[in-house]
Amino acid sequence: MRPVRVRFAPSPTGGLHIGGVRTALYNYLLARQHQGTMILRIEDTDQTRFVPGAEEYIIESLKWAGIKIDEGVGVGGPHAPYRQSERKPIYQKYAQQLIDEGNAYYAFDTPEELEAMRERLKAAGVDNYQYNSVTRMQMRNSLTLSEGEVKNLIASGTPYVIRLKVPKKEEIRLNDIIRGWVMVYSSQIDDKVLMKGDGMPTYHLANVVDDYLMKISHVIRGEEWLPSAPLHVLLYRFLGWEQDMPQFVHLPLILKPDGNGKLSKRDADKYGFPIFPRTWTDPVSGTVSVGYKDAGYLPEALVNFLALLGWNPGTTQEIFSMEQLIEAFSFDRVNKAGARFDIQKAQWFNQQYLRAKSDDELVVYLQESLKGENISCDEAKAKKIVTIMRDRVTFPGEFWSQGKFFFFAPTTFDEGVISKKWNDEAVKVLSAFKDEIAKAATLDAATAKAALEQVTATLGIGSGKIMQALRVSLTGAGGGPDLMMIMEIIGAQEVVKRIQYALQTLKVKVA
RNA sequence: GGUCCGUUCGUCUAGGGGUUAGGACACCAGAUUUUCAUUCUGGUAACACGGGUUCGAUUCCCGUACGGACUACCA
Repeated sequence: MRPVRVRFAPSPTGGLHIGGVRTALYNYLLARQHQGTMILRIEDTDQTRFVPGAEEYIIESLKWAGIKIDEGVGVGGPHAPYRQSERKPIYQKYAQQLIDEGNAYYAFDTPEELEAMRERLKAAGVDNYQYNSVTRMQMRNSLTLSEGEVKNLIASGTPYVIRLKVPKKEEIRLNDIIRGWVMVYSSQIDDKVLMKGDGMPTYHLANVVDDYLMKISHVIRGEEWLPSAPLHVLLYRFLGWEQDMPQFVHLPLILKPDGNGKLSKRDADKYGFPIFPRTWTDPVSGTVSVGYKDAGYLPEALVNFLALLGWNPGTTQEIFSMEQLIEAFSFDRVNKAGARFDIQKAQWFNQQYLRAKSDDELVVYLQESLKGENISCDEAKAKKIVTIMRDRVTFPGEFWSQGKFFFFAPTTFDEGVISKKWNDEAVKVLSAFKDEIAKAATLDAATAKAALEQVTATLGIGSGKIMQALRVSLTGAGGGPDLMMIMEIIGAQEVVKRIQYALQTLKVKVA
């Protein structure tokens, strides 16, 4: 078997779509599994869609996801340059070869003429209004014009494109690793533009030429490319490269949560989840799209989730490290049908990965959040907070967002809890408890518990009846981590202060 | 419209000529917990439809329906 060389070939038109990340991931998994090479090629042949910063963004995003590039833009390699805009002469050469061998031709039709042709065919009730073996004879191209005319047109600077001369009737087959044999009649393929008016190649030509030159063994890309794959096969054939043609792998699409169509940025916005790995700021509109990283997703979790979207190991294992994915991955177990995007599952993975971290690692997350709020917190306290919070969070930022009460006394109290649990008994216990705590020199969970037990016993009130009132007075909420530990963390003084405040503030309501 | 691709619980999926059609997420219930969460236990829930082939089809074949992709001098 030839060496595995795969490429991820995005175009720098904006943020890297999550579907692109999965495509890159599958490429990477195959490469690593076979000690192959992962190549990053930038397909920037459309100058009108070029977005500044997109290339750097893509590189950074892949890096964050743990997808390492062995060769290509940003790292270099034996087949440089890896940016298609810098390979123009190469494509021109092969386009010329195709023309010389009669497999391509010049076309001078203006956009208006092309539009008119389509309208004409549509009006005539023709099913496929294409530039093909039939219609090309009615257009202005080097097949219908004399050699002299063509030369004159080119010499006089008339804009032209180079089109592939697709054979009239031929069966084109390709063996896709996921889908098996796919067959299409050449009559269904139109004479695709290979070289555009600006001298740049289109995707079709550039892609085939580069894949051949870069000795790509597997073309792994989204299913949206399947319809044009036969065209690419034709190109390999015409260029004389059919023996070296890469294997095709067309991945199922990632669908919108409702299943109607492929996932787009629009849907992500609509459902409120990120679409890009990292936060992306559109340089033109200035629109900021928060990415997975900043939304609190761990790269390992996102990768794991993405890997399972369309692929399964055939076992019940769900959690996979990158190493394990490399080991277990196989296109045999990639589904044919598209997979709907389910952010809830992504969250579950994130929770799993977050929990697998040590307390010390989690402390770092908490400290980061606190730093952003300009709050300082000693390590011992941070560690205690993290320890009692760790089983309740899905995102690192939640240590702070759900634990603000560790740093600030509540100013409002949960209405539901107040109306149900704030009563005379609670007030009695809380004031006695507060006095008891005020006497204590130091407060830890055990002494807090002992004090509470003593107070409730003395007053003859079941502790269960007042726990929530105590909690709400300390944190403002009806739920949360272990109360005794909370008291230990915030300290005796703070406990007293907070209970006092609650008793005062809530007095009115009871009365 | 045309071409191509697809279709198992709500979602991701396993399976495969005879199974109680399995797992995970989500959801619901019970247990534990001072609360919420966690954890544990249990539960609801699927083979798109119609014809074949067959003793038997969810599984194989053919249609139909539905869904998707593509149909640019975009990738």
